Amino acid sequence: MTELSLNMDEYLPLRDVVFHTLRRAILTGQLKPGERLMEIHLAQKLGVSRTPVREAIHKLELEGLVTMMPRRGAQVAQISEKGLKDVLEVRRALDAFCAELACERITPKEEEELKKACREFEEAVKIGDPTLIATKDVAFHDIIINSTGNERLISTINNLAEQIYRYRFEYIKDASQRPRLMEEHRTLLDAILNKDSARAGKAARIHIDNQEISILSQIYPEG
Amino acid sequence: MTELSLNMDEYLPLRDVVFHTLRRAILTGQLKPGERLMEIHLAQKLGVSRTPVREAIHKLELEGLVTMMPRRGAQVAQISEKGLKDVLEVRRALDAFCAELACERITPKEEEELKKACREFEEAVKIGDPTLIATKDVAFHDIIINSTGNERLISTINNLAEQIYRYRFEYIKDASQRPRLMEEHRTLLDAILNKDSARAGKAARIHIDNQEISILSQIYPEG
DNA sequence: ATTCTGTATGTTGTATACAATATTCTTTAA
DNA sequence: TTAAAGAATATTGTATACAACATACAGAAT
Repeated sequence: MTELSLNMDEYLPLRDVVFHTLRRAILTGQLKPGERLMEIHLAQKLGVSRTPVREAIHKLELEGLVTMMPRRGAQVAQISEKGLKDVLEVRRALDAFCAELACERITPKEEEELKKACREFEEAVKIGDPTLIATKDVAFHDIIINSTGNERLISTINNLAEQIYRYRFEYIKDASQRPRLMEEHRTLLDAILNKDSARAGKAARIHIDNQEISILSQIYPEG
Repeated sequence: MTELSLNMDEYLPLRDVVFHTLRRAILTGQLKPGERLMEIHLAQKLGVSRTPVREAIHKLELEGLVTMMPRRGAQVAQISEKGLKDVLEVRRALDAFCAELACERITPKEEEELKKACREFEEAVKIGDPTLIATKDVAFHDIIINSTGNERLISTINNLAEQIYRYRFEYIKDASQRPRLMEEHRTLLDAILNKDSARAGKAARIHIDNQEISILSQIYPEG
């Protein structure tokens, strides 16, 4: 009966296709902060009607990637220095919390995955490709976050991460930061493997602290 | 020139009117978990077209109050025991964080407001009206949360609070819990006024712990 | 030159129409 | 009686039309 079970769940509403397209464009910087998003133009460009474009833009607004003024349309969200600090402050608290929970809840299988992810991150650093480094960095942290088993926590952190993705990538491109990044990952890995939640939490906090300093100094050199 | 400055910013898109209407209906239990939300019916009931109803439903989905299946419509979100625990786990961490931050950042003016809110909560308990108690309870916590000055933190916590609003109200109606609630508020107030962040954080955590125990035992009496 | 006003244009907000898919009910066959 | 199939209905997804408002620009009055 299920020999040829081609997946019938592959349907994606157009609004979601548009949403993912625009989201990627924003996160990769193709659409720059402050740029206006006009429904008709985007609809024509993407070959759909205004309706799915509207719905996608609204979704992006609720995710915080787009800001809207009633009757004046939408634009790619600008993040202020204060906004960035606010996001990072919440992330620091939640990342530390994740690290502490991970000490209690991580499974042996996930421990192996985490070790592997740590190794692969270091290899990526050796290779030196920023995109690869960013990918492996995300993978490492995702294992920790997912090991908490708390879906609400996971989605909350992912939303925060999305807010600063654009700026974080600049941070990763700065090669001088990478040895420190590696060191911090190792400390965090070691603390989690030893179920030392105090040290794990502290390591996670320091990790974000350094990110914050670096990102802020790049975006707001005077501040 | 500004003698007669009638407010021109009063315009609210219909989608937001519908959104607030539906949101309130869900939070107050008029629309019950699992109930289907059908665009045409709601549109007719509210005297608008499908478009603003659709947009309002999508907004509710992103806020987590509604779940959608593509091409099958939306229904009021059901929260599972796991989902409730997950929300409360994140809230506990963030509420504790807020309490700690409040110790550092609360202004003298906010301190007075907090004292007043604490008193008013106790008066509400004496009067015994659940709705009033709930309102004063929210007001007390809002002062603490707002005193952090971190907008992202504020909106994140408010979203979490919204998820459990329906169940929390049942908790407040349980009169046997109220003396404990008052005691916990006093402890939290005292810790913040004395800038004792460790104690404030601990008090916030205990506060949520008790909520969790009480809410869970009411919704899932066997669990 | 500057400010105000009116008009033309562009954009969003809402309503509606049509298409595609889900659901329900009836009918038919075993 | 039950199960399956098919038609009828309901509902969502998308496109388009129209109205309301915002913006930009040109011209007139000061």
